[in-house]
Amino acid sequence: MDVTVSHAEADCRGVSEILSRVGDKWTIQVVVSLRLGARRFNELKRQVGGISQQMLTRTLKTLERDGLVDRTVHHSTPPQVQYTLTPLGHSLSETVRQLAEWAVMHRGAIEDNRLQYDASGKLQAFPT
Amino acid sequence: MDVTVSHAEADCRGVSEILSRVGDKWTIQVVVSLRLGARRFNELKRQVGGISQQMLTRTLKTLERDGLVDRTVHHSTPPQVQYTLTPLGHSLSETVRQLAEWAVMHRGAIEDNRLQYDASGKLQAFPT
DNA sequence: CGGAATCCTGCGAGATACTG
DNA sequence: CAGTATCTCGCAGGATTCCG
Repeated sequence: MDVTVSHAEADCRGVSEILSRVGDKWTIQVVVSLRLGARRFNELKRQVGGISQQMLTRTLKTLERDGLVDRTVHHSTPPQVQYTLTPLGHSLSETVRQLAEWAVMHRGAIEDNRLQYDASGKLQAFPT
Repeated sequence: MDVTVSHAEADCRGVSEILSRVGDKWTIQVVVSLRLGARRFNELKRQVGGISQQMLTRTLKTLERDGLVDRTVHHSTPPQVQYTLTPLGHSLSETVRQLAEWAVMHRGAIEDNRLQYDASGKLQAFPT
């Protein structure tokens, strides 16, 4: 591996990986939910809405593995498991918030563009 | 502004959508490549590396549809098609760059966490 | 050269049922 | 309550071939 390559390329792959991780269907919503405070499993499940427990488990495990969330088990009856963001997770959520702002700000423009594009005779060129 | 916490949920969906769009396997790399200037189809294909022409076509079409890139056809021989970022596309690329910086900065930490996690006896808990 | 059309495959992800 | 285990299906995405 040659370190001399313009690291823009190498960086790009790293970024893509992070974006893929963060850009999957549920990660963001879980992180956003956790930003507001610690949650338990079913609390998250309810708050995220639409997620299956399978995917919630996977998402949380991945996040835990990456050191973005913390998992704490309380051996009570009934058993409780608390999830919280780690500092690293918080810093990510901050960064994501900026992208979120961009999204909120330009969402309308994007939708307008789509309508125009679809109306300009390229309808069949875009199978939704 | 966004004093009311309630619409955070609606925003979240919008953000998820943007993130999904931007977080797919190729979009970012194409955008990053276009940040440096206009490109032609096969130029992009070479520069991105590993992308099939199918996916490049799709990615570009989606980006064009969203108003993030501009497509200009020059009817010469051989025909040339130039792709450039629109202002909207540039503004997105700026925002993404910040996420990119986060990624580059914390990539190491994340990988460390993974190694630790995998080494802490939960190996089989993580198939991949 | 810049695509479009077609075929094929693996993985993301939902539903359901079972366990501790 | 907090998961794990299967089964299934859709679709992102690769390879290949054809077209203007």
